[in-house]
Amino acid sequence: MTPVSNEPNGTPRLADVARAAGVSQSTASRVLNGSARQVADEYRVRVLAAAEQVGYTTNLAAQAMARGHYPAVALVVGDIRDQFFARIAFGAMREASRRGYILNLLSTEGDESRERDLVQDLRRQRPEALVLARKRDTTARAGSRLMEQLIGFQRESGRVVIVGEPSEPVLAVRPPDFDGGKALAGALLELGYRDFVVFLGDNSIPSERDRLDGFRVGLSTGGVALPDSHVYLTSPSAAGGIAAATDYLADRSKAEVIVCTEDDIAWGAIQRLRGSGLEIPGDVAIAGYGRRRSSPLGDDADWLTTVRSPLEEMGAVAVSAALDPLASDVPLPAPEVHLGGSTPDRTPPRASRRKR
Amino acid sequence: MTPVSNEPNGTPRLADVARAAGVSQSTASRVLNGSARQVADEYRVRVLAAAEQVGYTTNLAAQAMARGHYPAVALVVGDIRDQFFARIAFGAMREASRRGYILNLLSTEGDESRERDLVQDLRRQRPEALVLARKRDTTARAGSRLMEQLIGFQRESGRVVIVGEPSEPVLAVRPPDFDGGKALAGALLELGYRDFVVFLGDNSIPSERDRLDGFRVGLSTGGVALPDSHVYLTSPSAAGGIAAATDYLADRSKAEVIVCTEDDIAWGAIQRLRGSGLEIPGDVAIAGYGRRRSSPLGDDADWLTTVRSPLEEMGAVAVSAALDPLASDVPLPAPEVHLGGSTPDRTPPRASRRKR
DNA sequence: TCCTGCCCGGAAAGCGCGTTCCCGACAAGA
DNA sequence: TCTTGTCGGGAACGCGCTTTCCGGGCAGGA
Repeated sequence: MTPVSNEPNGTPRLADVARAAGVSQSTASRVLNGSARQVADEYRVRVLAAAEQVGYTTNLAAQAMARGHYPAVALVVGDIRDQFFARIAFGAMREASRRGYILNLLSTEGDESRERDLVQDLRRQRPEALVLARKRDTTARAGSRLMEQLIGFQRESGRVVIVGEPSEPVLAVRPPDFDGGKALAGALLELGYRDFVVFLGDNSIPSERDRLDGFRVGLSTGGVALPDSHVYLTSPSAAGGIAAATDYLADRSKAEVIVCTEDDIAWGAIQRLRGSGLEIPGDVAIAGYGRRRSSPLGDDADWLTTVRSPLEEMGAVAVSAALDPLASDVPLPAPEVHLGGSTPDRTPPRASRRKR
Repeated sequence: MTPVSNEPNGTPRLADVARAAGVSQSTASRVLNGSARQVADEYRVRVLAAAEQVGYTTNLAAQAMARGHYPAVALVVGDIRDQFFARIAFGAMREASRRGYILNLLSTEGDESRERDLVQDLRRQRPEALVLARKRDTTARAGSRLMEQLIGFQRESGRVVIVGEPSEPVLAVRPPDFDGGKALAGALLELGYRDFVVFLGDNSIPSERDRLDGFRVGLSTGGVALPDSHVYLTSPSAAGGIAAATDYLADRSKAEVIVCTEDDIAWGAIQRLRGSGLEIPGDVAIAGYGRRRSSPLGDDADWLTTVRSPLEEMGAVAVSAALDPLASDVPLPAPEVHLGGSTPDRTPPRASRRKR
């Protein structure tokens, strides 16, 4: 006896569709969930019509059990209210849905020690892949409880990808901050700048360090050095920019351009410097990093020279890497340097200059 | 014959735990998933130890199928990169995980017409509840395709809650913007302000209108009217604040306090007004709405008088309402007016004043 | 004409787990 | 001692779907 339909209140099941179409359940399944087998057109249309009529939707849990895997990828982020994570999540979601996958998002709510519990929880869903996005590399060390979970997960079902600092046994997508810093240095050198000051957001965040390191390397390629005394350590926010700018003014420092490792720092600094009567970029040029979507000061968002952090792409690439066992190397787009009015061309208008 | 263990590579199953513990599968299940039945301590510890040892994690899909429901709630938001949605999602996630539920987050990526497809997709997961967060009330009208999906979902499995404008057959959690506006009016009146100007962010967003309407009602309670000419329509951003402030200056308007329907508007306006030499709050006081976590200008974030939008609470409340069939009425916390230095007390320091 | 393949529908066996049903063991009451 | 009641353990079934496996029909070749 075939199961009884729950039509009155329950969700229609595959058996209901089959009965309505007058075919077997296997035929209905083959039509509705693309099997390797062919089904005659006559039956096919009957099944589709019946499915439409009874309002059938696949039960993913049942399908997962039968197939042995759940078409989902889990993403663990620090705090979804943070733009950094939100944009990674956005890209990851986009890529997951493009591939027909579900994206399960979990937030540690700032408490990174919760990562392990979240991962353990997530494993119950048997997702095919797991992506961990983090700003710091505090806990994912070999031997840690978190790493145990990751390895366990990796052994069982799927792959693990970390967005951030690499940690041996698992794949990682690193933000191209080093390259971004280097590219920014190159661009500024080409514009004719030779005297730099850096407002560094945070010494303990790898991304921030990478930006500075890359910048230094980029400068040295052009034969320019950046003494430590030209690096102002502050915090990655507008307030940090104000503080650094205050120090800068107190030092009576003089630079051609201030390079900030975060756009927010730049906006804060701009405000502080302008408040002190400095003209920007007249008295000092400025550049940021991050490419926020709008200026908090209401300026034209494109005015600030900055390096675009490909956060959304990183999320997408992480999902791809986690889902495609092929991709061992992660082809992240090269950071894009956006030159705006905040760093005008200092080179004299000679014929030797490139176009524009 | 009991199923064979996949120990070498597969995920350990309940049967593996049972065998390792030397008990039956049902006993193991009762221990690991709190059944009504009791299990002797001796067996209980054996099962728990075995589970730990083999690294067992419940297979949620299998459990869902056996139990008949999946402990998940789905959340559809506009764009997760938007703070508005991110904070709702944050609160929803917190509440869901507090209840042991999974939160499935989907973003329409700004294209609200995708909502219907997303909902249809989500239904395959058979979540117990569905929360829809939206800024506008564009498509969820009776008879729309989206509403069809919602009703269908509601009939089958769970409840639907909309965060935003109510739409007949489904429950809604409305942001307390009206009350917030009213409360702000009351607070400003009590501080002694009588002459107001409003910078309105967007005419077509219900929240913005509600804030204005509530503010008007609050003023009228104190016998103060707000003529239409005192309302500057602009856009909900710092740039909008700059534009509105520019209009305000051009009009040679004079108000005791400028009330903005978004904090970002306020920050933009502050910058523009300061740029014109006005002192704030000396020449004009200012208040916002939204309570961002930090000032983009680097000021003390608490300096700006504003009304806190309980976005996280809204997300949490929506999840609660969707999960608890009891809660027909949604007890949202009353909006909290934060008074900062941007709106100093104008009343003379008489004895009649309240404390502080 | 008969046989060999191939194609395609249908029946049935799981996927991993919760749950019901039944049995056995044991304690308490008569 | 017998009965009744209580409670833990084991076997079997079902959740909704996929996936063999089986068998019938039909085309093409000998």
